[in-house]
Amino acid sequence: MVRPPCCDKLNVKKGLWTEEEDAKILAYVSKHGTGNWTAGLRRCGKSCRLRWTNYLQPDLKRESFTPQEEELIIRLHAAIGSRWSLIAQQLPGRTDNDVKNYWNTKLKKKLSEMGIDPVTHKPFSQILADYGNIGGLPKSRTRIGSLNRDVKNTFLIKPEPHQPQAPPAATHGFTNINNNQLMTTMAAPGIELIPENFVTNNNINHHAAADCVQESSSTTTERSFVAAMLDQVQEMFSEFANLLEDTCY
DNA sequence: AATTAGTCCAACCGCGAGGGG
DNA sequence: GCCCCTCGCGGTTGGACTAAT
Repeated sequence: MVRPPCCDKLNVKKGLWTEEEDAKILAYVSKHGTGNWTAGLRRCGKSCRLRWTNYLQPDLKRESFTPQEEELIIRLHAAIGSRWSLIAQQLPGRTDNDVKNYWNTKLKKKLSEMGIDPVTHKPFSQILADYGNIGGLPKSRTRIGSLNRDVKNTFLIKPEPHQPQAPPAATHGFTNINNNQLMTTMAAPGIELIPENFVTNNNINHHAAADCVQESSSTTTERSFVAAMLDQVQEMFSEFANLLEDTCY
């Protein structure tokens, strides 16, 4: 069953915004704040919120991305994947949509031209070499086996001890990056990360929570509780991966 | 000048989380 | 516990604009 579009029943306006509509939004926000997007406008509330957050907010930057911002986006993407809202929080005046668009239109292409895979952040040569190794594995299990490995690795990435370089890309699934590690590995010369943006009560999504767990918990008890829960989840995924492996073989 | 191809970004869509009744 | 609604997120699309032919 496909969920109907949220605004079908309201017969509201869609498409590009006019100056008049922008003015109405601004007036509405100045009067009522941003807490409720459902009243007072002929647009879908969702659309109003998007227009405000991506375009009308007063502190948004309009100029193009600086090299420092660019580098920070690349580093953060390598660490946490396409969690644009989290990345955007490190770039004052930029929205998740800005960052996402910039990544999709410029940075992906730029990295590819540099011979770096924008998904894994590894050099293409290394990826080809890896595939060569996989292809060299014996017999027919190869493909499924590598898939299973991928599944396992996705869920069970552990930080390499005594390795200061950035952690591996983990677009999907869990990583064990905590806030300090992120701050350490991502900080580039001339770039200052904004720690509180990783750890506010209301902006952590479930993935970010995993990344930020050690710093977001205010007491040792809370930290160990959440860490224990994460261990359990990882154990579950480990068992799942083993089960999958057994099933496929 | 007209047409085509490529780029960019604003806006939409579908989904999950969370809160209230 | 269930349903409905809103919010926030990431992925995708539409179309305006520009460059190339």
